[in-house]
Amino acid sequence: MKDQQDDGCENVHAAIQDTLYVVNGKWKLVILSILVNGGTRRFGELSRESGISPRILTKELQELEINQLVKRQVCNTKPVTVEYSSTPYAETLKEVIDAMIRWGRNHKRKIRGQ
Amino acid sequence: MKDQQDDGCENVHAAIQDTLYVVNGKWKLVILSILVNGGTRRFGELSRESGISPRILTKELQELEINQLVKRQVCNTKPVTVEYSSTPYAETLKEVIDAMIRWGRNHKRKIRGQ
DNA sequence: CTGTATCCTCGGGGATACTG
DNA sequence: CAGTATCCCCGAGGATACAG
Repeated sequence: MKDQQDDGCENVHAAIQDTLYVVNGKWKLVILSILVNGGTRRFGELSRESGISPRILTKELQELEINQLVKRQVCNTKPVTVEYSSTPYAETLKEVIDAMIRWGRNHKRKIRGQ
Repeated sequence: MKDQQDDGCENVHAAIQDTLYVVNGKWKLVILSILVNGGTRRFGELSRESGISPRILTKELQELEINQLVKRQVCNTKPVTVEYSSTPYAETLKEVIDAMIRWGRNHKRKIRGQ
């Protein structure tokens, strides 16, 4: 049974790259941070809050949906509305997201103070 | 004292983006994971282990050095050699790196099993 | 061995206008 | 309101060859 921990080093790269592949680009982690930490949002809300243009936002959300990280819910309202929320699986990314939030904040304090 | 937790949501995006800005691209986190978890490496070793071409590797390492995440050490050997290692500041990224490694592994297991 | 120099490709990502 | 359709641009990143 060496499968379990023979990674002195090798598949570490692969693991990182697998993660990067799923949350690639400038926006996916931003979107996920909103949904995971802030709850459900409508399409327009996400667009305004994040500053992502509709075209890109659609694309990012579709990719996230494919990877089962967001759920798309269409509502029967007069002008149709759509709600996006994070899935349980996205919660497993919270560790990554929160670590990045913490580091980003700390980093900003650091570069400001030097 | 609202500075501490008035981020109902807003600067969360900024924090994520700050982090993404520093570790942008396909390679920086891979390189850091090698140096942080695996210790000092020579230029050629990094290139071979990661599969990054010289030109890109140089660029990435320089950017990481600018952000004080790696240290470059030139050695007085016959054909000059250079050693790269992670800085103490890079250790603060370990939390992010390890979270991504864990998630990547878990994710691979998940997609394989479905 | 550690880089630089050149060249090239490809697609991420933005702007804007339009549709159901 | 929630997307699509077009158009466009720039730069990340790869290949290869060369230099100190």
